[in-house]
Order: sequence, then structure tokens, then C-alpha cells
Amino acid sequence: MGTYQAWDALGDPTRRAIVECLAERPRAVGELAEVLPISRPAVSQHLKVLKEAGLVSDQATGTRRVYRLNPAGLSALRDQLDTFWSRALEGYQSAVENEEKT
Amino acid sequence: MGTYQAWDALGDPTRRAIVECLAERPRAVGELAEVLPISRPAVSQHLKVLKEAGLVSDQATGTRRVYRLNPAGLSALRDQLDTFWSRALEGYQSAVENEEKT
DNA sequence: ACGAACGGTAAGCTATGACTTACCGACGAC
DNA sequence: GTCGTCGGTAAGTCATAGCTTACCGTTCGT
Repeated sequence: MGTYQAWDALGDPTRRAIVECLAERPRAVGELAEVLPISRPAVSQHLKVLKEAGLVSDQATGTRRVYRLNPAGLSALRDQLDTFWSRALEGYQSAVENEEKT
Repeated sequence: MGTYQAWDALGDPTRRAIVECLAERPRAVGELAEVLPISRPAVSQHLKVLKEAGLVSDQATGTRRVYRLNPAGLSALRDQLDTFWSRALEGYQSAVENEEKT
């Protein structure tokens, strides 16, 4: 249930592609496999990781299994990001302003 | 440049620990290495990834090099997350309707 | 009942990436 | 100048994660 699993899950580009795909609309496993450049078992494995991370939920309809994004998982991630962001600003303004680039 | 590098960067637990550490206050490389259970060169390598992802910035003071969080990088990440989240909600309520074919 | 479609799991291969030690340059103190 | 500190880079090792094919259970159609 740790939300840190969500970061690990989204660390993979293929899983981010799946998330983007599911952001459009819920899809079955086979539909995702058609779009993505990987096999269907690979999609299943990614979906398992995403599900354990709380980022997606699934619902069986007949022999198909439709996956969709879990808004709660995404909002939990955003809350964490907000915490980092606000704390970063605190440490930022307390430091001397000297900027540089690559 | 690509904000997707930020997701890859935060996919590693050690780099997330570095980000959390820098969220408290800016630190030099050696300071981070003291706290973390890895060697100093490993910290340098992680910082390089975080820097290329736009999540941290560095500033040389004498022989020390102080790293801090880059709020712009974090906010860019949050914007992406918001996009996912809102689109997930759209697909969520429209999921009641029929699905469409490929 | 049989067969096909859908999808999860197992086993195995391979590549990537996270770590190490060793080395080197840059800067400050003296 | 020399020496010590700080930190980035190189080279090499090793584990893990992502992919594949093969297999199996489940469900629907006929």
C-alpha cells in the first residue's frame, strides 16, 4: 500500500505508456497489447505492477478484463509531489540566489 | 529537457531518498554520501541523472558543490500528473457508456 | 459437449543500471 | 610551491527488471 510503489511503477516508460493509454479510456488487456510494441503477457505483467501500486483497477466482464486508471492512486501521488514542492520552495528562498545552467 | 526523464529519475528509490534529503535543505555531495548507505561516487552518478532530469541544480562554492531541488522540475512533474488525473476522471465517468471498437 | 478467445502465470534469456574501487583534476590552506 | 579535501569520471562486477515463448484455466458461442 506504500505510495512509493507508485513511483517505482511509473519509472518504466512502457508502464507510463499504459497509463497514458488508460487515461483516454478504459481498455482490455488485448487492446493495450495491440497498441503497444510488446506482447500480451508483458502487458499483463505491467498491469499487475500498476495494480499493486494502486494506479489502476480492473473489472472482469465475460472473458475480457477491463483496466482503468485509479484516480485515488494518482491523487495520492500528486499529494506527495506537492509536499516535495513546497518543502523545496522553503529551502529555496532560504538560500542565496545564485542561478546557473547546465 | 524531456520531462519524462524526471519519471525515470524518480523511479529509483535511492534517488527519491536524495530528493527527500534535498527537500529539507541544500546539501553538498559529501553530506549526502554520509547520510545515504552508498558511496560518494554513487551519489555523484545519481545527482547527474537528477540534474539532467531538471530536478536538481548545483552551485560550486570553493571545492564544495551544493545541490538543491529545482522547483521548476517538480512543478512540471505535477502538471503532468494533473493532466493524467483529470483525463482519468473523464474516462471514469464516461466508462458507464459503451466501449468502442479499435 | 467442443473449440476459440481472453488473459494470467511459469520458466528462461538478456540487457540495463546501480554499485564498487581506482584514478584524476580543481581549489583552498599553509 | 606542496598537501589535503572535495567531487566527477572510468572500468568492471553483479543483480534485477523487462521481454519472450509455452502453458493452463476460465468463459462464451455453437
